[in-house]
Amino acid sequence: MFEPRSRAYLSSPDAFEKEVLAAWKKANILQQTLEARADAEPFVFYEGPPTANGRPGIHHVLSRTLKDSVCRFQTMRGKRVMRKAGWDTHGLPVELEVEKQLGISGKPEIEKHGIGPFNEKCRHSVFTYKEEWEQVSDRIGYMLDYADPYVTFHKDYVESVWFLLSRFAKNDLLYRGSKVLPWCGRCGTGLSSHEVSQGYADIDDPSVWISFPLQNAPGDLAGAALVAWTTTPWTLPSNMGVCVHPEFEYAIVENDGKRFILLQSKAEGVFGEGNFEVVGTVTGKDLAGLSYEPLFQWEGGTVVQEGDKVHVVVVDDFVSDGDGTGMVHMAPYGADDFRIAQRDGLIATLAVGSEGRFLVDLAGVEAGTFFRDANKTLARDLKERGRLLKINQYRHSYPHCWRCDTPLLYFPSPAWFLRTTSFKEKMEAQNAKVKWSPPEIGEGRFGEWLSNNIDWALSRDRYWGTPLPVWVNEEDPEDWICLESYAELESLGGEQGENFDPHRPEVDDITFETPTPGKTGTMRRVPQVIDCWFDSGAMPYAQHHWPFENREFVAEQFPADFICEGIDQTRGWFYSLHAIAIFLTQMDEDLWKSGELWGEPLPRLEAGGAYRSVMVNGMILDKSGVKMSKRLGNIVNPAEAIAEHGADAIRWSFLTGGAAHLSRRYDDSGVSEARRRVLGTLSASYDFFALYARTENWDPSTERPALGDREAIDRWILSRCAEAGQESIQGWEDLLPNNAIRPLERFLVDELSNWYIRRCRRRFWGAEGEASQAAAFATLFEVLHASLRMMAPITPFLADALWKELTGSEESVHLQLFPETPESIDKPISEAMDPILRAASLGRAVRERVQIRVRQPLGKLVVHISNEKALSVSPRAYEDALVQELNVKQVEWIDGTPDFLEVEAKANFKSLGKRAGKNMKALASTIANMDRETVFKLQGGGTVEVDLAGEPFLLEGDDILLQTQSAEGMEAATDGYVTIGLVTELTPELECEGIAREILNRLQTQRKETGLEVSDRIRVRLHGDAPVRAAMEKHGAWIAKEALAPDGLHWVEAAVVTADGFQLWELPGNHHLQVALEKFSLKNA
RNA sequence: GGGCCAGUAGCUCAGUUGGUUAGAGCGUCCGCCUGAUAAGCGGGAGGUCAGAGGUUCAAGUCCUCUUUGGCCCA
Repeated sequence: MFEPRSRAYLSSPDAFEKEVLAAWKKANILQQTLEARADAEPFVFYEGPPTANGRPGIHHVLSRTLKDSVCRFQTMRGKRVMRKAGWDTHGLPVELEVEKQLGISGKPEIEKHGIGPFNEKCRHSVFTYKEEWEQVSDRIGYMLDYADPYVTFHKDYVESVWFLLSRFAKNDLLYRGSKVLPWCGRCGTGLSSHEVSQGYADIDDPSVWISFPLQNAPGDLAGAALVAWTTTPWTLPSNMGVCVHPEFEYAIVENDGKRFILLQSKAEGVFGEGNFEVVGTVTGKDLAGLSYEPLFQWEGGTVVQEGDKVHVVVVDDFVSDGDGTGMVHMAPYGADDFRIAQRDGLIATLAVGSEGRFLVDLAGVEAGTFFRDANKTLARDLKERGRLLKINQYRHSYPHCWRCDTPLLYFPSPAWFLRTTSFKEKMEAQNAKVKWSPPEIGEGRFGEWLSNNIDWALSRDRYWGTPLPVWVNEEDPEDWICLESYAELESLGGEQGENFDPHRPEVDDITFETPTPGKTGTMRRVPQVIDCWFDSGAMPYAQHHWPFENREFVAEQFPADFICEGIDQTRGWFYSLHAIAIFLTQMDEDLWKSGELWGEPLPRLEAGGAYRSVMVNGMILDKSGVKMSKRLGNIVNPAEAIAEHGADAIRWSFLTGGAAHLSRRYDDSGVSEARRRVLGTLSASYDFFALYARTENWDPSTERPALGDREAIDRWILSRCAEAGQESIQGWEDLLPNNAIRPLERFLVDELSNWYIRRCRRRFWGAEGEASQAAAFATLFEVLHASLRMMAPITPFLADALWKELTGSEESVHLQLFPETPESIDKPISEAMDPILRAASLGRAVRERVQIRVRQPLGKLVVHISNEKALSVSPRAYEDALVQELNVKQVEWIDGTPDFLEVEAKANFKSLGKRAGKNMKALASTIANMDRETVFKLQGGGTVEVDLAGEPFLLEGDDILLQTQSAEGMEAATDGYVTIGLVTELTPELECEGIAREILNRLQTQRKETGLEVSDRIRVRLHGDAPVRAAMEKHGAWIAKEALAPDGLHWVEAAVVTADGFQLWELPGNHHLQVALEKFSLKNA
């Protein structure tokens, strides 16, 4: 108990914290908090599963620190906070990593290698970095249960995901459609966006302007033709519509006797300058629904989208006015095109098939022609038929297959979708109830994304993922079923081998006869796996194998009170959690109707979303504001940073370094600053307490003086401590860590250490009497007791280590309650200290200006506080603090506004602005020019009527702000409502006392240099000039007492000082002093 | 190309509902203190609040545009 710790902490935070960590491990601290709060109200936290496929970076330290500090805070509020770890283990990143390991790449090579061995490799690869993740998380104090994590590839987890998907299917919200994907016709495979980005190359394509003559168009539009532009003529045979922007104004122009429609700004580029005449305009939306003459006549092809119309004008605001004509030719080979076709029911027919070759003979192009090779033939044909208005070469960057260099096409492939658009409004409504920190992410980024919601393209044509539990009848593609469990699979006759694993390829081999009455045929699973975002969004249920197990428990732990991830998760985890929860709890009425499932009770999950509040954190950039990347080599390794600074310093600087959601720069020097300035100060404050508690044998169990019996400054620091605590609670509850921590920093550094302890030091060694000492000990103990608990969520290591020393208890600070003592708040007491702090600062500034060091006592300090009457507690209670801080003999408090003070009145814009309105400026100058008497009258509580633009205007005391400017006859300074004057005249007495203080200073310095302890008694011999001698004679007793020289000071003659052991000191004013000192003992006394 | 966010001192960041001295820490210069001492404290200098326009008696704060950077999506 009361061992000093700051030296150990500051010199080696890493070793210091590891010791704390070991104690936590030994005591199983997480378990302890849960047991201690077994019956407490739960605070539900969901851990977003990291991909264990890459190393943890410093940005992960940020979000883990945020999560941890909020959870620790809530635990200290008495809540039960479960913290189950989780791992996101499926998906493309894992596959890519394994491809790298195997030295293969792309789907054909994976299949050649074998899906089984490949997936086996994925399963193991996932945990390559698991240990590193756990170590870093553990080391930063992220309290999480790693013993029993949820893992998205585990059989139970997958089964829960299947169950959820089956619920979508049972509500008719799972459907098969097409999705346009980057596709290599030669390799016959889709490519991931990651692969596409590797293969961009410049390529020349024909750039063609095509006309689409309208049919049966009314008015000005009769006989006119739309003009569209494309660089992919091979898609023209598959044209299904022309898209215009609903808001654009299109020009109707005449050229060579024919009418065309396009953006006016684009007409010159097509027809040439002066070759056309604008004859009218039409708005995009007025063109909607018109039909036009098809470009080509042909039969066959593959219909990929059934519909009721084709070759019509549709509208959408994806159309831009950049390249082209403001009109877009639409074919099924484009993602936007396909989306609109689905929305508007256009028939989509492919002329080019999945191998990149034409499927039919048309317009001189033979079936089997490679898609790009048809461009010229098609262009010639169109030109001959007058449908091609212009052709250019166009060089642009185009994606190629990175494996075989073949230009890619975008190709519609079969895909499975969740009809999320059917509950878009519910998602938006629920989102409005979620507390977002910061709010603008929820309203803006996430809200925007929800309002533009499109159906969730769920399937992935990949290997390592949760297999889509959809089995299709080989004989009838419309006969399909989405399974809800392994049991159902088995009951249908799908045989599962021993140690069944639901992954590909094992699951692909399981077939059964169709259960549909009246149908025959073998049911075979579709080849796809699902988007791994669905996996992670399923975690509230799947982490506990719901609804197969833990139905009650999940109902209690749903929804989350709090989640916290990076801003990049907006459209990832935040969305998948939200969408699944809203479907499950608000759309799936059938599931909840009976209150049972499979004959067992099914407690209802609260209808709503998956989370009540979200804290979003920004990215971490390097110290120059550049994103960290392997390529640039500017990645900060968390382990190294922690080894250097310790986790607490990093946690502190992350939690305070700017608003959590903004991207911020990682600054190494900022971290060491936090360590020194804040954590160093806190530990030094504790050390100070511990040092004197030990030497004075102070015991926390002795009765402590009542609050009313303590000094004003004690009540002040206790009040401030309680205020800081209340602000901190508010900040944490608002999910604004900055607001929680800034008041603490101010309190600990400025108020506790730099003012309270500094001003009260003497009290601790009893220099101000026993009562004062007892009050000081009690106060500082109580303040530290609260402060360490307030710091515990932020810097869990240091707080716990100091807590155990302070309390002498083995019980961790993390099992305590957060201090909440609003009853100790005394606003008037807190406010009354402010003018004192200002006066002290002004006094130091004046001393600096007049070059009189603080050691030199001065006669008088004059203080004027212009709003003193408004303070219900007089700052005069703190007079002692000023006397000591500024080393003056006397403080004179000035009432009213005496003549020697110059005052200036200023308008209070805040109170006058609304009343004065336009005349505010005139009023301000009237007030500035008011004479002293008027000002005093107002200040004394009276009212004054002034003339304002010819109208009388009534002023009250609150309408002016008084500033004192300077004082005559002394060195003065002003800060707002506080003015001080310092009488700088040095009387012989003051000079003498100044010398005495210089002597004491030299004695103490020499004591330290000699290697003596601060509490060692010393024997002093000294010699000096006449003023030194005078000072010694007058103040010798005082010096001896302060310097702990029990037998006084021994004056020696000049002759003696030539001997060894005397040190020569120069004092200000050309005085000199020679001192010899040694440890005092009875022998040499 | 679209959506969202940000740009305040040399650096990292605060800045409440618009209100007249725009703050803090670090760095820098100068100084102080010494019974927290391999610490600590203070003072000074340093800002046309990214740029332009607008609303208002009053704009770092509200609106519009431009510009730079970040995140996500095409």
